[in-house]
Amino acid sequence: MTRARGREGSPASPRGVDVARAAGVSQKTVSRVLNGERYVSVDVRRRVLEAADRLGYRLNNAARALASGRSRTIGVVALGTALYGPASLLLGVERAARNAGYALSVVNTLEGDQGGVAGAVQSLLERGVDGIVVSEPIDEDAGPLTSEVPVLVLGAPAGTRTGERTIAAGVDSEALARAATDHLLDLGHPTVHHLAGPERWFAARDRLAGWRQALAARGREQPSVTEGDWSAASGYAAGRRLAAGNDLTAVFAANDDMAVGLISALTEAGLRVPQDVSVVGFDDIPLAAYVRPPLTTVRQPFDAVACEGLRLLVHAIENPEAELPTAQEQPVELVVRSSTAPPPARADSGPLRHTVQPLTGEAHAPPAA
Amino acid sequence: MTRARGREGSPASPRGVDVARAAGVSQKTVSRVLNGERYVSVDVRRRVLEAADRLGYRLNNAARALASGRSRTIGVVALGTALYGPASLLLGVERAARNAGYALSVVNTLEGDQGGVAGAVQSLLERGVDGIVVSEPIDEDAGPLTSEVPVLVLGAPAGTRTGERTIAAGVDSEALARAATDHLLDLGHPTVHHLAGPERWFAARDRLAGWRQALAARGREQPSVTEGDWSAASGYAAGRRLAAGNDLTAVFAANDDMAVGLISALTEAGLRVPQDVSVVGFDDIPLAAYVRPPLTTVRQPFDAVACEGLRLLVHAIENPEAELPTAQEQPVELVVRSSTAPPPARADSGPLRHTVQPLTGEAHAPPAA
DNA sequence: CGCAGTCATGACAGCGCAGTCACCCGACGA
DNA sequence: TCGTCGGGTGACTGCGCTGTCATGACTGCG
Repeated sequence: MTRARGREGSPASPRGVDVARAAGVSQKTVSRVLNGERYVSVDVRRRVLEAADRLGYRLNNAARALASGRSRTIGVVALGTALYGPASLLLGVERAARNAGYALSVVNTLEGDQGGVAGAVQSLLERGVDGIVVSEPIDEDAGPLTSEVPVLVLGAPAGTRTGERTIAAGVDSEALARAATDHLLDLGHPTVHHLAGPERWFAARDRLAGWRQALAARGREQPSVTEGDWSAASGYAAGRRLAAGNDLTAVFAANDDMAVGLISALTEAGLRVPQDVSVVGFDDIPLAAYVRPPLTTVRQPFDAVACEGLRLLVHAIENPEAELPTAQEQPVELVVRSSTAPPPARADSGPLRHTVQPLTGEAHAPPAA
Repeated sequence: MTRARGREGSPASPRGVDVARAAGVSQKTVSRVLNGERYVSVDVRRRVLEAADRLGYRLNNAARALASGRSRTIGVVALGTALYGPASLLLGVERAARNAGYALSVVNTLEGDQGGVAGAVQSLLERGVDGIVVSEPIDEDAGPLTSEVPVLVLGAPAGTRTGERTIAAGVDSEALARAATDHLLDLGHPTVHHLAGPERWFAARDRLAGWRQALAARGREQPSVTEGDWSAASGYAAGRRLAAGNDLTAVFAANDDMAVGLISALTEAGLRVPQDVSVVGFDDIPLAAYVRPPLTTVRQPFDAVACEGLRLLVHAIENPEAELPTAQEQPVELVVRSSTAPPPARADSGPLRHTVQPLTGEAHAPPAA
């Protein structure tokens, strides 16, 4: 193989030795400077940097990875979805990785894909990644997530996972779901319906469990669960079904998109939100404050989860022998807007009787922009 | 450097030579088989694949990239945003890249970042990417996008860009904006206000231009433009300002999020949508059909744009000497839902007088799930 | 003054693959 | 019969970097 990259005529890009020659040092010293190693005199360092700059030198990462056995790249297995939650997590991961000096290699696994997560992990390992992030895992991922590099699972119940080099980070979704349900019960609703996410998702199961716990804690009836697919369309479909029942006063939806679809269907069916039916969402998407009525929801600290998780992953990468740390759970927040209110007065319901709450929250604050 | 990756005890992962020995061939032949080269007998091919499988062999991409000068990786420069449009584009790019056998390396440039796009491109080149995708470029990116690898610019006006190895792909945003504006004019609105995106974005400028063209074509007055930042919050703020005016009957918002915020503010100000004011959005986000009222908007074929663009990029990568192809523009669609209607009857407006349109579109179709 | 310890640098090897070229073999035409 | 040609294979080399080790120069201390 001759050294003739670039198109004919244009000189090949300079290598470490070229810089070394230009600076009057050895190639190894160039390497030292570029890696910020100790024991390089300030003078030499200056000359090397100057020469590198002058020649337009760019480090060759393939060579570096081959020689060092580390690629300074983190692989991400994401679901192929533009949903706000996963997208935000990905964003946070990228930022945290870049700050830590790692590049990101992303593979999406459309649900029901060929190899699924295992295949994606394989291809990342082939790519030589130093660590792997699995975002919002679903069921089949749980299996043999064997990997010679550390794995960070985002959005799984913290501390649950198998796999010897696995770290989990996420929020306590169960507690959040309990908080959302309790909010509705506190308002006086006799019980709360649940519009769940797909059962294969850990996130969906956690929220379901939290909802059950909250109802069980007060000895309330647990209405049958409707399952959606996170989309507003599925929320709309569920809303049509729920509106047909006659005991509906409160619904906890497993994410905001479904909540919006749900409200759309309820409104169409002549039910007013929140006067007739209260709805709580989950995620606090940016639109939540601006739909009508502004959505009461649970805010997830996606960015904090991603940062914290990645910090741990990088630690595990750079200290292979150390104990695997455990993620601390991130604080969360119930954002009360206007889609929840006490139930309508009825013979069998509580004594509370309110008019509709005025709008509150961001919808009224002057936007930052 | 001794060959002792993996943790002590565990054997190092097998290399090409190990497979070669196991199959009784040379390392070069293993390489041939794995690269699908010609001139390998079926018997040898079978033996090699079998041995590779048995040993759990995994190709080392760093070595491959170093030896071949190609990394089979495409770098993506994205904006650090969870907005639906950019996120969808990224999704499409990933899928197309994977189908073409390329991995993806993603770098986000938060707006107003240190090096901005140029810095991101540098770090990707360092990474040895074979091609670069710049998604939804903003102003400063336009400059010296010099790169020794081909560059695909997504969301820029097709065919506009400088840079000798640059390909552009996208939709004809101006035409779309014209269509949206014409829709409102056709309904009888005397003129249409525009809620624009940040001026630094090409996408925002195109939409603004299309809006101007549509008004100019009919000799209509061009109301002053309000600029938002794509967020619902900024749309809400704009809505408060617009509601204070008294000639408002129609608004074209540069994206759906802003449209939702806008509607929220108008509603709060006592203006009904669409009876008093019509609103058109842009993007057709999944929620558009489920907000109240369902949003009339312009659907962007993000996936098609990403696929087509990536196809061209891969072509340019694999045929370095060939002419740079031009992207064909993708078909688009105006989705009429319920946020638009003829203007309210007034002395100075047209003869049309409708009641609110019934809901139409997806909001009524049974969801697929 | 001599020796250990630290700082600063270079020589050299080798990471695991793909490129190049040489080679062998059988088929086929002269 | 021999030369030629293309299929099929292997030996060797080098991609550009980092790890290891060797080597000086200089410092401080007994």
